[in-house]
Parts: sequence; C-alpha cells; structure tokens
Amino acid sequence: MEPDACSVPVVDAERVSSVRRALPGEETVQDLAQVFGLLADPGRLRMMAALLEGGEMCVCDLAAATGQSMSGASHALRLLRMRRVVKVRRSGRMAYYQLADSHVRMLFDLAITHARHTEGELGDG
Amino acid sequence: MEPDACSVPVVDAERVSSVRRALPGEETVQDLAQVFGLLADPGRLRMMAALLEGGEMCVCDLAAATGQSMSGASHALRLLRMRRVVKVRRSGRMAYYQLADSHVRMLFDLAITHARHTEGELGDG
DNA sequence: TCGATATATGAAGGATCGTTCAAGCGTTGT
DNA sequence: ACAACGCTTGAACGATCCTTCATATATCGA
Repeated sequence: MEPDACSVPVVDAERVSSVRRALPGEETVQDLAQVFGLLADPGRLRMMAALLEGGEMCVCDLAAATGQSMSGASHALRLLRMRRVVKVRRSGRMAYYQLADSHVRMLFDLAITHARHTEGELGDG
Repeated sequence: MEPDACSVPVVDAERVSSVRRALPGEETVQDLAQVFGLLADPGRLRMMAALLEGGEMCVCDLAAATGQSMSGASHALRLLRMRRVVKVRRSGRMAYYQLADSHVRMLFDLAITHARHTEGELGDG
C-alpha cells in the first residue's frame, strides 16, 4: 500500500516521528475509515436519519421513506448490519431495524453542525 | 437517481410520511455524505489525525508522517481544502496546513469510541 | 399445496475513487 | 539566469462502489 520509509524530504524530523508514534494503529485506521465510509452514501445516510427519527422500522417502510428500491435498501442495511451500526429484529417475514447505539446520532449532529458552519461558499482559499 | 414515488408497498404509511418530512433536505444530505466521504480514506484519515496531533505542518512532513507520497498528500490536502476541513498558510515555497475547525476532533473521538465499543466480532447477527 | 408477500442475495453494468507518473508553477540560492 | 526545491496539478490505470435485475429463501393465507 504505502511505503513505510518513503523518499520524502523532511523539515522537522523530530515532530514527524513524534506524530507518527501518536497516530492510531493500522487496524484502527481501517475500522474508522470503514465506519465513515458507511456514512458517505446519501442512501445509507437517509436510512440512518430515518431510523434516528422513526425508531424501529421495517425494510419496506425504510425504503419508502428514503426513496430507495427494496433491493437497494436491503443491500444498504446489510452493510450497516455487518458493521453493527444497526440491529435487526425478525418477526415472521418482516425485519425491523433500529440503530445499534447512540454514537451515530452524535456523529450526525456534529456533522450537521459542521455542514451548517461551512455553509455556502466552498473551494480554494 | 432514486424515484420519489417508487412502487414499494408500505406498512405504516403515516410514519413513513412523517419520517420523510423530518429527513434533512437533499442538499444537506449531499453535503454530509461528502464530509463523511473525506473521512472514509485511510490516507486522509491519518492526515487529519496527524494535524490533530501536530497542530500545523508542512506538506512534506505530513507526507512523511502519514506514509504517503508528496503527490498523494497534495491530492488529499486539496480535497480537504476544498471542503474547508483544513486551511493553508503559505510562506515562501512552503505550505503549512492545519485543521479548520474543532468539529473534526469531535468526529474523530466519537468514531473511535464507536470503533472501540464494537471492537472484535463483526458480521451478521 | 399453491401463490403472494417480505426480505435477502449474486452477478453485471457503469460510475466513482485512489494512486501514480509526468509535468507545471512560483520561490530560493548561487 | 540557472538550477534546486516545495508544492500543485492533469491524465491514466486499476480497484472499488452503487445500482439494477433476476433469483432465492422463508413466511403467511387460501
């Protein structure tokens, strides 16, 4: 993937190695990136927002509320399920989903704060 | 993209429309997804973690600390710059980057909490 | 048992993303 | 002026992702 010792010139070698030691390990980085990746898709984002609002919902209602096809919703929920962001309760042929923990809500609120804060103009500085 | 009125059968029509009204607008959803998308890449994630730890750093030190090529680091920083996640200060031929606001730190901490909380076993329930 | 329903899944298509290579710009030092 | 330097950018390639279609499983009702 990325070379551990690359041929990049360094200005402040001491700080570089200090920062390097402070960085989260490879496994943690991968985990974090995957969690954020789940939130990076509008369909899944709406899905989580819907669950935040609606509490516990079945797949077809989630699909309808977020404007997705059944298949699309099911695929999205599978990813969220595998990363333990949502949990499922099955009753007969229905599947009822809800958020697995409260971190998602906080991530959401923070991100919305950021989005509102940097609202409007984007681009280079 | 996705049909507004799709042919999905609905169980609880009232809740569906209530949730639908409560969802953030299309523009907000797109913005949020893009912010999370920036955090979804290990290289950019390490970059933000480095800035969190190191305060203000030049591109070559960032590249060295996160194990990226110069070009890769520069491309990553361009995306972060355009979304106003980082800001740049130029001095001569150097470019010093730092985080633009404190939301990133909170997003990080929350996500790490989530990662630690769901550590270990993944997969279907 | 048979069909309809609710959800899940695999495969295929095109779109998007990340990395790399090559070249570009502006600055510094000689 | 020239070369070295720090950084930026564009294009290209391969990998990954999202959507859709078709099919599969399991449950319910007749």
